[in-house]
Amino acid sequence: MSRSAPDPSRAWQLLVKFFFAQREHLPARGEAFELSPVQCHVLHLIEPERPMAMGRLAETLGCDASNITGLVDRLEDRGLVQRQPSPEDRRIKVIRLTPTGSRVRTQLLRHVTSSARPLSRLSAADQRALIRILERLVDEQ
Amino acid sequence: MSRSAPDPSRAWQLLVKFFFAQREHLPARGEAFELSPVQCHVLHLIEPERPMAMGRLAETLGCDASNITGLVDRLEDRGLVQRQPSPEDRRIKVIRLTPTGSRVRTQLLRHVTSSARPLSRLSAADQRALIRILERLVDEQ
DNA sequence: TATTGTTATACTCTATAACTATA
DNA sequence: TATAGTTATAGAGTATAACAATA
Repeated sequence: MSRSAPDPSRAWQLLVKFFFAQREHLPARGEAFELSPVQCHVLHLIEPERPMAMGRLAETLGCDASNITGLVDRLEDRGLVQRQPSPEDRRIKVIRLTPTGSRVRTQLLRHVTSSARPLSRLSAADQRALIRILERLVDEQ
Repeated sequence: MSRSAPDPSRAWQLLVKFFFAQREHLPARGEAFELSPVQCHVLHLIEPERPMAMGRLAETLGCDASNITGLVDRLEDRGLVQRQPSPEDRRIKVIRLTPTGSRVRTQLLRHVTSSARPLSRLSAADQRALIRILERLVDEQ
């Protein structure tokens, strides 16, 4: 194994390649639930009993706020989430999972486990290392 | 550190979360080049002097073949790639980088390096570990 | 007949800009 | 004035289905 300085761009390229290559198997596609990748991601992000303001959602998704309106519209039409005006600041609307949304979220997370085959092929040590590194990356920003 | 069996779905969740969280910084967005994420990915995938059939591109991107037509149309309109009918099988068209496309690809890869800051924050050992694990994942499918 | 790529269609995601309601 | 969310608009990505050219 090389001990020379690692190349961060190499990791980026691999991450992008892996992510795109796995999209078809990626539970985030949520084909079984007829949900788009972004819709799945939103369902991951909003935990039951922990509603999120629409603006916060835009920040987290890294997209313009105007997109959230349609995104939430579609999720609301399907009965997965609900808009609630914030009592403190009536400009703000928070998004809350409905009981159905909460149930679908649980199924989705369960589905992830059964579809994570390529990751399961890693050794236990590698899986632990990957999780540790990713946790560091996700928390650190 | 826990020694219990690692949870592959945890790694998936983290990967998805990380990927979405980083999209705004992700060079794959290629804002500097006015390229969409998928267009950037195609430019990564097609190496200079190694043209790729449209069908192969659809497979690699994991999308329906009908999308490739428009995708390649837009790249062709911008002078980044060229369609060439295959001499052996005239149903097949291969996509080749133009000199401009090749140049943009190089700039894009260079841009990756300078934007990979969140990954640079990892220790050298973690970076090496991440690259090793990802290489295993990408090759293993 | 089967395969490669295209076209037509419809929907989702995305950004920008102008707008409304609230602070 | 500034902020949160909406609307209008335009363009890109995506899937399905029907099609043409080629094998």
